[in-house]
Amino acid sequence: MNSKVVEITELLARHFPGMNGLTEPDIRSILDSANTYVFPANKQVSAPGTRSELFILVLSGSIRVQVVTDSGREIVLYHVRPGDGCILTTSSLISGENFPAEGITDTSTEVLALSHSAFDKALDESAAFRRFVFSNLGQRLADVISRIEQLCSPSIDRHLAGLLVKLPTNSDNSVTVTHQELAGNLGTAREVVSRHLKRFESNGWVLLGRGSIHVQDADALL
Amino acid sequence: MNSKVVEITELLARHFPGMNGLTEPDIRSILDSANTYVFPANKQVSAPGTRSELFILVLSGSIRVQVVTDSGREIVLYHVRPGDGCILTTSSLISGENFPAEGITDTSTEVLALSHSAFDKALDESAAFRRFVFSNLGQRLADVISRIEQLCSPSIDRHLAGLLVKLPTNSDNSVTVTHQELAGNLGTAREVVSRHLKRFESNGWVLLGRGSIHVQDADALL
DNA sequence: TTCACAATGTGACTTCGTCACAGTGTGAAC
DNA sequence: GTTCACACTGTGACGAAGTCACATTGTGAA
Repeated sequence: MNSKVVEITELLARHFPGMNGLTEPDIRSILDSANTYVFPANKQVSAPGTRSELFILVLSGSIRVQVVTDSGREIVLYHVRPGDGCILTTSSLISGENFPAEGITDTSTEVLALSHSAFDKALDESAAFRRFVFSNLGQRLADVISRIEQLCSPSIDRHLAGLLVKLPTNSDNSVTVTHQELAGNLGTAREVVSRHLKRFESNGWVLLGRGSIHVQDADALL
Repeated sequence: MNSKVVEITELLARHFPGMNGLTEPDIRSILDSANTYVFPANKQVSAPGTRSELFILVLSGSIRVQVVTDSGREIVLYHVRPGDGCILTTSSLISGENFPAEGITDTSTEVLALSHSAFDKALDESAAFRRFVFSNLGQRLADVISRIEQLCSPSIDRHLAGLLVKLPTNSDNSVTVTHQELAGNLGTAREVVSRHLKRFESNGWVLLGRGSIHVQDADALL
């Protein structure tokens, strides 16, 4: 059993604790035949309107899936993290339709790629694999629907504040992020984020830096 | 073979012309064991935050899936029409998570319901059934993502106009719909729709009635 | 006929998105 | 080290959209 299969098995086991991973011999050989690729950061791995012929599973790094409006605003739908399948391509594979979003790596990202035929074969032969893909797809749908609720809520403040305390913080309690990135994650415009942050700062809740935000009073933000 | 199975087989065949329906004997007996229910119009068949224990397939009528924001705005995500599975419940079944939206019947709606165990069994035993459910799920995800693009586009006019000519028209070229319903379908507020419609009317493009809109100049709307 | 209620019309106000442009760090090339 | 391009941030103006409050008007049921 090669290391890729070990990785996959571990990923699946972590994702589905109640399940004993991929025990079927057939599925192991299928995963074993898959290729791994490494993409650099900010690489577009999937364009809107195109159809994918690969099923992609993220091993390390992350891919953000986003739509771009006519006016150029980028709205992040969700992030595909290690252990997640790239539903963008999955959906495209299954329904044969084009996918209305694009995928871009956040950081350097390692993925495992199955061909269309291998994907179909895995789906047919492994109940565990099916459950994995299904669950992923369902989760994404729930993610995106929650996103809609957020986008339609008029209180950007709340979401911005919530996002600030949720983001991974550095050792000095600061968050490394640009206003533009925050805007993308909130589905709003950069200027709007800048204004709210400025207000947060004048309230003494945060300290603004270039490319980073120091959270002074996380409680006040909530 | 009873009539329900005939119906299902027909639905699947219509949905997947390239596929020869559900030919597996096992799956037929599973579908045969399912129950049908009839819901009246405007009946909430699924509440947000709850988990479903049934896989629902719409036979006739339609169910709209929508989210309700804090301020009470209703935003229609998509409609589940005859031949579609109710992904709301599907997703809930598979991932075991709560679904962040509600399902409400548009009209009197007849559905076929499979128990959780029957659903699992069908998934395991029928490749055709799997493909059906998968495709549905993928389609919904694409629908909802397209919806986000629309919601974030600032030109409500266009979408409103497009919706008016797309809706089923009566014999006299009128559309039976309230401003509130249009607002839900566009993800905006009722007042906004009223104002745009008023403008359309003053341009001579439509004639407004109570609960209906007469389209005078469909070309001008596009 | 009356009356409750849903549907629609409208003005005031707030928030947001967009545009335009002005500062300001920061890293790379020289 | 200096220069310089460029990304990041700050701000004002303006229009579009969402919210609130309330008036008006059909329509069906009692």
